Amino acid sequence: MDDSTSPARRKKTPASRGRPRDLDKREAVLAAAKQLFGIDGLRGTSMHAIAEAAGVSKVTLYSHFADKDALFRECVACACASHAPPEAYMLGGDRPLRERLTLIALGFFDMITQPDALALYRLMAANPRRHRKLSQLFWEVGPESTMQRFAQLLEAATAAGELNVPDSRAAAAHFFFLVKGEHHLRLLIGLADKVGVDARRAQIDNAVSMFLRAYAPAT
Amino acid sequence: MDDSTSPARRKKTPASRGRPRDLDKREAVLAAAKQLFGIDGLRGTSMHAIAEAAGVSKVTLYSHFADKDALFRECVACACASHAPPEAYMLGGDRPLRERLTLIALGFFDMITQPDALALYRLMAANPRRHRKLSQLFWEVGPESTMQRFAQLLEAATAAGELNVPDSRAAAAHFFFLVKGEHHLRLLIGLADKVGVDARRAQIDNAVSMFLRAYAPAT
DNA sequence: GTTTTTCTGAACGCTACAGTACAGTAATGC
DNA sequence: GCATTACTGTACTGTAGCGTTCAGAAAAAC
Repeated sequence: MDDSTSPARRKKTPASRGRPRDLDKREAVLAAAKQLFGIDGLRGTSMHAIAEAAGVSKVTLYSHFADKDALFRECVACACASHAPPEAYMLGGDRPLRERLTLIALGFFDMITQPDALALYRLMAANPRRHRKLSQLFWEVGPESTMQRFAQLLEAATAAGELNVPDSRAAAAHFFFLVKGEHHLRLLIGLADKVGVDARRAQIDNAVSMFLRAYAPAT
Repeated sequence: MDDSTSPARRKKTPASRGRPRDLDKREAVLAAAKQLFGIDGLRGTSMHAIAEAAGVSKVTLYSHFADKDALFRECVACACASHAPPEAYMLGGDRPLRERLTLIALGFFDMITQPDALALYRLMAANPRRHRKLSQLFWEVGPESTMQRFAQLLEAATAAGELNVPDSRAAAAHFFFLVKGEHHLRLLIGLADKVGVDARRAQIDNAVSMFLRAYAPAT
């Protein structure tokens, strides 16, 4: 009946005559909504506030998005896409293994502790039943793809004799959950606003060291 | 002005003449609120629904709790207390170390994957700014106390030569974040409803094995 | 110019909900 | 018995918010 994931279409004619639709306004709405949803959640954010923050009238907002839920879904999908793991940080070149792992860990940690990444995480946790497809999308584009990519790296390192990883998928999970660690949880529940550089470095060094000790090749 | 954490007092006389207050009703309200808040969150649950679920009139509800926020705080504090780590699962007796760690891991994993524990987790993540004192309480009574207790165990094991743990606090964090693993995250965001017995066992065995390899005493 | 479409701003209908008021009833102490 | 306090059910006030409607202005194609 209503394709709710795509923007609401007023007419069948996508674009022919008359004043063209201003896509910048659509982006402005999306940006404002992402920010406000991230702060106060789905229920805590009003459509009026979003329209105002975007500098757009409420009618325009509803011309681009069918309803609040559609806008929310679009926001989450968009946030998921923008937080996909970059290709770059997997290809560590030919540096020593410890350094490559540390770089990956730092990049990952900084990514997941960005305010909007935390907001996305909170949104995913907030309404588990309502938006199962979004959870699916988040999982695939985020944790799953990151871990699979990293697992390949581990297999390569094992083949090269740098590591001894029997189950690369499990080891990848170990790595990222170690790196996330308690600082991410403290940020998530609002116990801290930011992580000090020393604490960040300590947690990551600890995680990498522990990982290397567990998966060191048999001497 | 208003001591919002304690139940609202209508008169200065706590209890003297007239009909005594029914504390069972207070408990019923608390139980219903804990459940409903856990499902739909603070904003998604109406006071009417809570009163109805508790089999209590709305006026009675408001005679026990000053307002919605006070009730919510009481719920979270109560949930925190009821999910404190049990004393029992730390004292593994004189079984082999791997078995003791596995028992602790199983107990911990089952605790944090209970529906109401997940609900509490979601509530803590949902409103990070609003209830910082609750986050503090949650952290102290939950993760912090669990990790400290476990760190003592690790120190004892290190002293006994069973392990080689340089930083017991960090190692404790490693252990519990490994055990939480991806299944907890999948439950949290609603990707799965329950964890299969095999998957649960596999994740925990993997985590314990990895932990033991990393912190094995130097041979 | 005219036509068509999109924008704005303010107003509206409607629903949900927090919290209160009131009249009546039940349980206790005196 | 009486006074006092706690409970129930219903009805109410006020507010917030979703989504729509309307008149009019602005931007494009013709």
